[in-house]
Amino acid sequence: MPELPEVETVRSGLAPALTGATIDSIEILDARSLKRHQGGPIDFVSNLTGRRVLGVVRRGKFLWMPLESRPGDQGFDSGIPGGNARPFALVGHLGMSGQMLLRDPGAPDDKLTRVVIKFTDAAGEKLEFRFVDQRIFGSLAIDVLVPTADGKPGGFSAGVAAGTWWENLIPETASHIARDPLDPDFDEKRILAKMRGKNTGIKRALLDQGLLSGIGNIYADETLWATKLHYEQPANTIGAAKANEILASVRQILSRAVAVGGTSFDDQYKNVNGESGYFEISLNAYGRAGTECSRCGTTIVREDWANRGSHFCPKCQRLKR
DNA sequence: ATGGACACCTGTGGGC
DNA sequence: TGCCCACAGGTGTCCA
Repeated sequence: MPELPEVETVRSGLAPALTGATIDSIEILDARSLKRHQGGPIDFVSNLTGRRVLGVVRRGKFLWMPLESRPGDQGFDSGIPGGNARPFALVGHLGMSGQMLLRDPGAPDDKLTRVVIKFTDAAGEKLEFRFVDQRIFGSLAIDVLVPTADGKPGGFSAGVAAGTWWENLIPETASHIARDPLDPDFDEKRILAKMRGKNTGIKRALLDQGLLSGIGNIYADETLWATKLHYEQPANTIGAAKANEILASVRQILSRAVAVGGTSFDDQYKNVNGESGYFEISLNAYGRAGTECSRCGTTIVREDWANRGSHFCPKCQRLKR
């Protein structure tokens, strides 16, 4: 579910509370939420307990918290021979329905909580991090940090990472994820050229997290509506000017959505305080099947596409050539 | 390289 | 009220 704006809303909520916080204890209520952790639940708990979080970083829809090393680290069960001499991070992905809530100790239970991590923050206050996930497509895992391919920062952390040893590192399991369009090191020319060389539909290209990250079904449909493109328009028929327009549009839509805390159309997306975002009122295509296109009045359509749905205006967004 | 199908899951809302 | 089906912000892998 959550795409870049929702994940960034979560990141910016977690960062001030968890930077410098120490993990006191962990409760695993459903081990399926740790399926991407290689060592299993016991390894997860023993390697995190007592550990201090150094920051909260995001690239695309992936979040991670670099962790302080400590003397005698034996490493988690990462398969690295001779134990782990490399730094690591707690990596989270929200999947389709994940939430990361921050609660006061003893706050009423949140339904569908899968993992609880109890912290003492940098000011000495106790707080609970609750990983809530209806569908369990999201996950928490410990992963090693590796250098980024371009030697530039691993992801966005509001400048917190600048000058740290972990600034230019990224979790190995997220290292195939491309930079997102809001990343200052996003290589605009290269990515647009690559996109325009693809022999595939433009929507598939926009959703390709290895090409550019952070865009999911909502923001892909919104971008295509804004740029009047049909979702199956071949990427390699799109001219340079149009490609620039797509990128400008993506950036505008994503940053507007970030500014209002993301899109919440049901209970599946909340910020760290359990509050909804307000971008739904700005949607023009996604979830609007059966209503009038706000540009031309034609009825918005939803079509089955790639095991999900595509929402578009059949008049404004015609397949060309 | 591309895309389709499928696996991983639970919950909700609409239609009858 | 209940039952069944459609549908849901994602990712990864396997196979043509």
